[in-house]
Amino acid sequence: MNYIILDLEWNQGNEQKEKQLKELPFEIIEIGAVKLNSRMEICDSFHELIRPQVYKEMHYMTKKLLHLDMEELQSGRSFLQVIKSFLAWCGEDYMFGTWGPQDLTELQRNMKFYGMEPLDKKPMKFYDVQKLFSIAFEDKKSRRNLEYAVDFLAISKDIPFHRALSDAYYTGRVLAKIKDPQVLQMISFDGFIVPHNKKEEVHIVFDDYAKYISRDFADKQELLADKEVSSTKCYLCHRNLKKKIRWFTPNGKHYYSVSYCEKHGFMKGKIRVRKTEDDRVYAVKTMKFITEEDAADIFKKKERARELRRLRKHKES
DNA sequence: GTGTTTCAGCACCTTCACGC
DNA sequence: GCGTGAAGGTGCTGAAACAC
Repeated sequence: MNYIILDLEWNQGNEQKEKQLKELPFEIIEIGAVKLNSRMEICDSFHELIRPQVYKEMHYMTKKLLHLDMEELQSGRSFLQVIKSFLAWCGEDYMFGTWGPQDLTELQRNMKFYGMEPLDKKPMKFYDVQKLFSIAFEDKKSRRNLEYAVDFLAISKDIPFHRALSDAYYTGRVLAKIKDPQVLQMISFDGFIVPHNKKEEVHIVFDDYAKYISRDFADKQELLADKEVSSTKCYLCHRNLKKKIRWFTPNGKHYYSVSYCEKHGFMKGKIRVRKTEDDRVYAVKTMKFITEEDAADIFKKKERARELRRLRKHKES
């Protein structure tokens, strides 16, 4: 399998002059990509400018960041022509990789705007190299900019940043430096396309955690009432587990639980409630084995949330 | 049954650090 | 300036629990 490491540059409306379109807040103006073979060696590249059809002026922030002007973009082909060439260049057997989580969402939003078929009917797998860099070399949580990662890995900076092809090239070089197979199995899923039925839902088990992406629901109440969403099944022995701490939320967005498996120990559940493009909701649930101390911390978190609510109530009265 | 208290759920906001 | 995601804070509302 090949890896298509992609970077997009986009433009947006200048508030005073051009109103931002809700269906297309960002218009892609440049696409750059490198192809990595199965040994993570760069073997090909793709680069094209795209002639803007929606936003005719460059947003001042974009102008400041990218070294591109509108005149130069007029030499590019239309989005439809470029994307068709790009997808043909990608070939058959590949997986995308990007720096950060946004590029594939914007690519698919632009494709939808121009009436193209989505890249996939379910959430698309990809490498979020920014996340993998953090898992491989840092604290697993922080999000660094691309230049920091390039400096950290002592990759030579022979071309300027903030152009699609150069950023794709550097992202590919960073990915190639990640050798740990445990890190490389940590794939991400793009959230632009959400499963619409049980068959399309995503269930994936990694070495130390399991991930589930639900189908979409009309609202949060319906989502949380679903048995699959609220279940706490051991992903190793597939038994339904009794909850030690029932689902609770400190903020209405994330829900936590702790269950206990007699064979494998304490398991933390986390549900993130996310909105779809059409204002429905879906869940991203992760289950992970934790220590007894971690379980005690989650219990404290629940108690703290309760205490905060109590204090606020007292303050009011 | 009624009034009060407690708690959970939720929307909205802020902050931080990225992306263009 | 607008987008993303994560995490956490604030204030409102309504249900549940409780006392009477």
